[in-house]
Amino acid sequence: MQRKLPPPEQHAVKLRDIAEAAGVTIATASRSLNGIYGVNPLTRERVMQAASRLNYRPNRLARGLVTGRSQILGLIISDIRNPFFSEVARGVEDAAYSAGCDVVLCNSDLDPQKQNHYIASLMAKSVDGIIMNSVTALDQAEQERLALSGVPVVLLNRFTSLAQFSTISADNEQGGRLAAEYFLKMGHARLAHLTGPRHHGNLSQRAKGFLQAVREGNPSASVIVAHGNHTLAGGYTMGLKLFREKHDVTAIFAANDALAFGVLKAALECKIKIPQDVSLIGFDNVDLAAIVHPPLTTIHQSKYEIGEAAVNVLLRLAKAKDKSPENRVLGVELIERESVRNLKSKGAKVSR
Amino acid sequence: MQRKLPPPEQHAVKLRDIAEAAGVTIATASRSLNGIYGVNPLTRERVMQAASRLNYRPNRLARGLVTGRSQILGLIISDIRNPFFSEVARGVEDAAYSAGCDVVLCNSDLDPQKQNHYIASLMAKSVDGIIMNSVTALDQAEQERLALSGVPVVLLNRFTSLAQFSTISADNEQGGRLAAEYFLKMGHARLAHLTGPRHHGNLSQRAKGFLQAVREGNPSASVIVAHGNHTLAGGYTMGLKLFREKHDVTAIFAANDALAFGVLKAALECKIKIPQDVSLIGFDNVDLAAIVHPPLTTIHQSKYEIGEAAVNVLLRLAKAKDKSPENRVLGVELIERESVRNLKSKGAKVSR
DNA sequence: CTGAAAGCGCTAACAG
DNA sequence: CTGTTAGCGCTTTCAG
Repeated sequence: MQRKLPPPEQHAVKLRDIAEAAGVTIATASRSLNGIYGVNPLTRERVMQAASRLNYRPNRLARGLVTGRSQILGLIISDIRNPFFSEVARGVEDAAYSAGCDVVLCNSDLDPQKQNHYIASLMAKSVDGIIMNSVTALDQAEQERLALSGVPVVLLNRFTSLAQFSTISADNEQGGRLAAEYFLKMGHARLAHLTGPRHHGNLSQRAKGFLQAVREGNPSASVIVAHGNHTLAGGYTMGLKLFREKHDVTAIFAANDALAFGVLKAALECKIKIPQDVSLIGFDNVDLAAIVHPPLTTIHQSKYEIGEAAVNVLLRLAKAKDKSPENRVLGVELIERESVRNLKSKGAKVSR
Repeated sequence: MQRKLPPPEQHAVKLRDIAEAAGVTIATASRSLNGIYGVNPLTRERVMQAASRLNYRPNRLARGLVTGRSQILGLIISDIRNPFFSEVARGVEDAAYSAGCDVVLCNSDLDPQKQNHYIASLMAKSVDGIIMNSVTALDQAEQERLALSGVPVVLLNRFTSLAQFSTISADNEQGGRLAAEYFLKMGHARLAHLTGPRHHGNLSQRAKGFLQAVREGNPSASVIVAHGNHTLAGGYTMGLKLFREKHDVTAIFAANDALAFGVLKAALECKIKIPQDVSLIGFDNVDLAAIVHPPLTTIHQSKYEIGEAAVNVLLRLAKAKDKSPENRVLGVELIERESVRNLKSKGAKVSR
């Protein structure tokens, strides 16, 4: 004969329990715990005691249901495996942690369907705000619906068709310009730019700055532009293609470091030496850029800080009456390492 | 004189609205939407129509409040910037997405306080399950409380003091063994093992397998073990120290790739050539291991699959009556690249 | 098959 | 300063 087992999941202690334990109603209990002004310090103390004694954890779903806010932030990015996004995500998470928020992670692969799914799902959870990679994959109507929904949104790229979103981003255009100027200074005139899909907000800006600066700096310079995936695999594929077609480019500007790493791999395979045969500049200044061989010259942007800033803007938006969007642009910087050859110092070794 | 502004945030459409629109009560509306057996196909159709016409999104907080489940999974890891965890996280997120769940990301840095905070916070949200890096940083009482809470938990390391948790992990011990055997086969006998903090579940297993295999394979071999941070920075620090102290080790087993990358950086700085002067093996087989210079010989583990599997176990646990823990161990494999020198083929070049 | 009604646990007026 | 009372939006018995 079996004895009845005790309930396997111990009943969570709720506000009512601690109210009883403290000899007050749940209203005062709630007030005490939420530190609302206007409650007797002594009763309050009693409540706090009871709460910690019973190890009380407010049910956040219940609270969210009534307050309409959930202390949850949504982060929609292309792919967390891109080290750029890992860094951003960490910045986001740390800032959210400090603010007592949780962050739900969404990988969209820039797929519009997934993005819409995530937006809907996040809104269904009454998130306090959404940080998104980009919104360009969404059609106009969807963008408007999002803007009208009232959920604070900050985008991680600078330009949007709708001016209603806040944005935080690095100065991508300037970054492209720096890469171009450096190549020209080093005597390169047959260039290639390997980048991601057309119309990708940030990458387009990089291309724009790069091409502009090339034209301005050396109108007779040539530049091949190729589109593909802005990933290690994409860079590998584009690099292979470029090297095999025997273009006579002497310098490649990769739209991000991941892509540049792919080019490195392709070069290795094609027995092309970097920078002796071809020079390479990346973008992001990911940790590993310093470690690959050769150490990658790249454009630095403050990834962690972008994540932090995004959360701060979001939180300001969430509490402020004034929801006017904020647009912040962070500076970039060329980090000189060893993947670019100086063609001007004839016969000289790689610049070091 | 101002007119009253319309409510800035459009009132979300709720179950009641679609019930009215379909001419039924919210009860049948609910049943229809949730596909519960026992509702007239025609009424049901009417409800569905109304729902999609009004673009209805059920409030998940409300639903969670009553059902006790939230369709949210918690993922607590050390640091998303570690590419190992990025991969795992992507596996987790994809599997969760397929199951209609969201995942909230928590970076613990293995700090017990943070871990506890996150666990509490997740439980307050009635998460359907928690995937954790490891639980060893928590004291016995906390572990027990977690186990008793009834929330499904799966750990990403194999051994736990409490046998009540499910675990998914690679065969770390075997991985360590493979590294050792390979070094010995290549004629190395003065070894070093650079690893993370003591008592780190997975890393300890790697060390254990490594040391055991060394002892068994060549009892007269020496091995220095150093503890630090299992990060790029940690590897750099430990590598620098090792190289500067002029130990005569010929081969280093780094407990993970990030750490190995740090060693690479240190070597570069100390003008130590890898593998000519010192050989190196990593662990994880992160994407970039193939790209660094020299391409890193490392132990492969299936990161993405670990994430996927963790979610699947979690979901099974969540719905099953039977909550008996499941322990799954995934195989590992040595990936031979170019960071290990063959000392046996005298005068020969690096094995290729 | 459908409706009425009772909450899930909490906050927020509104009285006292 | 504290208690009473409505709900938040949804699911889920229990009747019909």
